[in-house]
Amino acid sequence: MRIGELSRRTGVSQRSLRYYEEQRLLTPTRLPNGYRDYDERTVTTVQRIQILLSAGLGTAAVAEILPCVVDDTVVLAGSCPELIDGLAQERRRIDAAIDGLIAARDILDSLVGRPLHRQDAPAR
Amino acid sequence: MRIGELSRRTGVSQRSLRYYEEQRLLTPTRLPNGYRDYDERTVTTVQRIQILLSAGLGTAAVAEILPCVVDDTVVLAGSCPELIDGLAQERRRIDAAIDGLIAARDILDSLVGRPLHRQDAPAR
DNA sequence: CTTGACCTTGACGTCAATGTAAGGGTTTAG
DNA sequence: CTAAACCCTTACATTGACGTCAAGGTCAAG
Repeated sequence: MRIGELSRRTGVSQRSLRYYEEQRLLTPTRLPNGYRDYDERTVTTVQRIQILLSAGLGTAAVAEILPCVVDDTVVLAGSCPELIDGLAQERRRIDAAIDGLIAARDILDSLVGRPLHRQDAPAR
Repeated sequence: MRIGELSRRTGVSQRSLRYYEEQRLLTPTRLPNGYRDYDERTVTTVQRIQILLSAGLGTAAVAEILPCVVDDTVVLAGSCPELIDGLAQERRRIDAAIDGLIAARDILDSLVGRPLHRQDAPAR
């Protein structure tokens, strides 16, 4: 599929899709006329990219992670070597971010007089 | 206290503290020589600012919220008028952000072969 | 009186993911 | 032939919360 369709089906702008390619997150083939040609699986990949980026990972980190994710939800743990502690680090960042968000939400809730729901700890 | 001490005690750079003032988040008095003079409570305020900013709120939103937060964890619900639905909106943003972070964390976990802990829903 | 730590304002730089615009090919349909 | 809808690359603009540097006052200690 070409970039327009991929953009429509993922809700991601063409600009971003080209940017992802520049950052080596996507590597579409080219049609004879130079147009980018994406395969079906790219739709899923793009969604994953969005999730990871919105989680605060940089494109570099995502670029390292993506090749380890095969097919749908398949795990490919051991195959990627010392990448793993990088992942653990990102995981800690995310947990910290979640804690921060919960703290902020609590502040907002206290302003509205909502009771502070204290049952969802960081969940490690 | 002057800006240097506040910076040390909060871990926030002097640059940021001045920026907060420019954005009307802080309004220190001035000493005769022009130096900024912060009172003790500002330490707590700055910490709250950090939490709210890191939660993705803009300085404008924080500026609206701060005057409603008195003392330690005091609630001042009704006094701030139509601000409340703005807060609800921010709250939804935060919930969505948390969900996104959890999704990202799940991806990371699946890479390490960790089981997906599915017990902490958005928690509304 | 001078050094050094502290403070001031002002202004430009940064970073990351995108927007946007310019200038130009290609292909389909009328 | 031509309009319309695609696609291409290049490159500059944007946003927000800062970093950083410049040029300069203030003040306590030696």
